[in-house]
Amino acid sequence: MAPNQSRPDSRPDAQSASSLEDIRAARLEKVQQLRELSLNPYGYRWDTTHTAANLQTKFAELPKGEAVDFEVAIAGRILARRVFGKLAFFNLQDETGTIQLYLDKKTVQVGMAEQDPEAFDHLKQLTDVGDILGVKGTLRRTDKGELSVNVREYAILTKSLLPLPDKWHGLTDVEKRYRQRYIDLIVNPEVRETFRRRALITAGIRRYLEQRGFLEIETPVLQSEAGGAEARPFITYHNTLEMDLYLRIATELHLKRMIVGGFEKVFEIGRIFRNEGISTRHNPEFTSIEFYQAYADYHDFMALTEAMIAEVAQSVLGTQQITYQGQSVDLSPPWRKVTMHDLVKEQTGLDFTQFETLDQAKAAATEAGLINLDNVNAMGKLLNEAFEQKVEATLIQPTFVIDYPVEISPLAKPHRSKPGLVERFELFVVGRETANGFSELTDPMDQRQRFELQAARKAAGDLEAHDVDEDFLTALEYGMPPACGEGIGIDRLVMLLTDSASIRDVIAFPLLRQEKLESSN
RNA sequence: GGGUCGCUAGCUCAGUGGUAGAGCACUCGGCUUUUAACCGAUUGGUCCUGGGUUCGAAUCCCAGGCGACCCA
Repeated sequence: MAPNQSRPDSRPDAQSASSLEDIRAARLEKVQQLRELSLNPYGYRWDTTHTAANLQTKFAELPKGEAVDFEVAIAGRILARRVFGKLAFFNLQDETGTIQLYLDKKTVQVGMAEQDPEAFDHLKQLTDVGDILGVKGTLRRTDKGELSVNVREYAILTKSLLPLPDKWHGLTDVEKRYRQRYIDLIVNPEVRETFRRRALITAGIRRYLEQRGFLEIETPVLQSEAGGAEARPFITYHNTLEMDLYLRIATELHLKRMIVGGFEKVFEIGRIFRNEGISTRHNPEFTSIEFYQAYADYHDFMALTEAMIAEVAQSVLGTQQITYQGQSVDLSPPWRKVTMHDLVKEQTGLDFTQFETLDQAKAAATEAGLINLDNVNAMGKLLNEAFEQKVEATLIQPTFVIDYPVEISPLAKPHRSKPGLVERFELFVVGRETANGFSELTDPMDQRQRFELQAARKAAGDLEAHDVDEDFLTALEYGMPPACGEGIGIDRLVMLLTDSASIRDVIAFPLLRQEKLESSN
């Protein structure tokens, strides 16, 4: 006769339960059992002495089969359970890594209680993969060579109700990974590493600039008119002011107001919002850093940029030789510096200094294989088209492209020696624009003309063009010192330094379309 | 916006017109050195949604949803 189960809460001939609802119900039952044992399934705190990683390092030399009488306390999530009759092994994961728990029926006890003969059985019956556990014990390396905490005391700090993905295959469904990033982070260590590096990269940039006297400024996200870039803004509404407001598409114009006000080195790391398409390189909200320095020009900022990015790569990755999607990239300065004209000539044979008329240039460009030129209405834009169509993708190693046409650079200062061009650079790495900087336009009359060209395009229906920012012009009329400014796309830099193919892999919670609600039609 | 591909158990995936499956997870039993533990038994389904064709649809057709990749 089968031993009679005397526990009042045991369900006779328990229904096997494996649908999500059944699993959840079974775990809620365990929550109740824990409460009946006066064990809080949602604890308050746990003092730890170590992390998994520093124990692994500290006791790397401990020989197989040996134990040390060294008391430790750790906490983390149960990732795997291997339970025997009177012995169990758990894998516990904390932020730093994993360590094995050695759970012997003879030594395990719950909480601070006196020796509890049922402690081990409770552990077997009431814990699941996914639970968060606090343990105290000593260290040993098992006969099979795994460093383990020989647990004397444990507490279930959080009872998990939902099952984690398959322990071997993990979570690979990309949609689920993005929608429920917390699961992705629990089961995919490389995802945790990406976001850890992202934090280190922004911290490294901030430290680099602060060490050089730059001051971090916070400028408005909500603006009555979005400017500083060519992009469609998001529109929102302020109830008591009864007015439309725009989410910023750049931080440029406000940071330059700070330069007018007398700050000489400023920066802002912050979220930018652009109401445009979503792709592997575009998310509607993304992070930029813009920084500005009075009395500097674009040569100064190219030097700053290569030094800063190389230093950040060195400190975060430990090297300046990186691999992005199979391509080797050398980030060690100095980086190649070449004019847009020279690059276009190099790739297409077109010499834009030789053309007399736009029609003549277009004909030559078409001959060289450029397409979709119908709407191109200025020589500078044609040059830029040639650059985008034929050159960009070839710039794998870090390259400063310099001296842009004024037509596509409405906020940059005219080149001191090349008519029709401005003192602007863009940084390209692995074929992608990663930074954009220029000697800032400080002539208020010139700036007004450039704004008015924008306003005319907006009036003609260009959704990415913007109105004249009168207050910014007023600021320039008070006088802005010569200055250089630059913006870097943090997300793209993080992609580069974490070898991520999609921007969604470096944004913890990328924007996705809402999942379909209850079927309504 | 266009094209291609995908959507089946909690997870990873088979199943291409004839009774919806496997591994892992879950539940139960056994087990004091495991680490994808093992052995045995059980359980678990809105086959993305709606419509159509058919005696019969996860499968074929149409429309839609969500996602991935490529292109513009």
